[in-house]
Amino acid sequence: MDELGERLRAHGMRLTAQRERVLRALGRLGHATPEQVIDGLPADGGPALPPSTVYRCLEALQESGLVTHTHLDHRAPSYQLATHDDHIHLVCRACGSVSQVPLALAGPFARSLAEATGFAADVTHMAVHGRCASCTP
Amino acid sequence: MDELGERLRAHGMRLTAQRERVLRALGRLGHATPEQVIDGLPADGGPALPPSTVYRCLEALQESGLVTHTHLDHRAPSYQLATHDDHIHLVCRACGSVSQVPLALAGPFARSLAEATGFAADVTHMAVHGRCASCTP
DNA sequence: TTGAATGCAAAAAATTTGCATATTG
DNA sequence: CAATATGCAAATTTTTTGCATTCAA
Repeated sequence: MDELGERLRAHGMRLTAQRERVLRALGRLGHATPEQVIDGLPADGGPALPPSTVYRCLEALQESGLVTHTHLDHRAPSYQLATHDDHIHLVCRACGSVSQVPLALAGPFARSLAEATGFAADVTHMAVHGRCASCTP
Repeated sequence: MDELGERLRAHGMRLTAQRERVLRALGRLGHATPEQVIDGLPADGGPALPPSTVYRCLEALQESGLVTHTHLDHRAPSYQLATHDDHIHLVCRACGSVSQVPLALAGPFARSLAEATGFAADVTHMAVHGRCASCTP
């Protein structure tokens, strides 16, 4: 259960209360931009964290592999728990909703990329924009 | 040839020298963030444009369908000519190179998304991150 | 002529940095 | 105890806004 600490220490980092809180916030939010994390943090009853700490936490967590990010938003990256990283994000351009489909759906695509060009795709990191079913005319 | 003007006017917009220059800059650059456009513009011999103009030009061009954007960068969007929009971008995490593969490669993937969830994917907008062949160990 | 677009300057957002202090291992 | 993180304030960087002026149609 203390895999968190392990993971961080393996990268010469330390487990701090703030990093745990950021992690939990991501758990609650699913995926969130740095701003959304900053705003969403106090929901756990704790005090707000300064932006610099949140930015640094996210970077540290990502570096140690506990967190990943995608680009749901057109600007800021959206972070999520690495453990939630088993699906692909579909972002609807019309209603803004973000849905998810199993990673497996992209398997053949990733394979054809590898065959065609030797590129090893991280399909997890990929956000697919378009129109969701309910927004399709 | 004056399809540019047409396109813009169809959206109640006008064809200006600045918009043409931004368009040409994108032609030269392939794909570029707003900052890169700002920096790259004077290469045509003309004067620099203020950031506000560049941002507004990009938005207008995008709205009229002449330009699209993807997320090659982890922050700012990268704009490109809509006419160059016939391929998928592969971004190498290691060396930063951006390569392109034919849209067709994503056809089956898009179809399976549509079947599975009714989501109409704009594969064009999609940037795939990972490791290119020369950076794969 | 007239509404749309530009240029400039200033404001607002978003992200990063420096450094003294607090904390983890 | 030593090294890493935090908190805070300030500096950057990026993007947006207001408005008088210019320009396309």
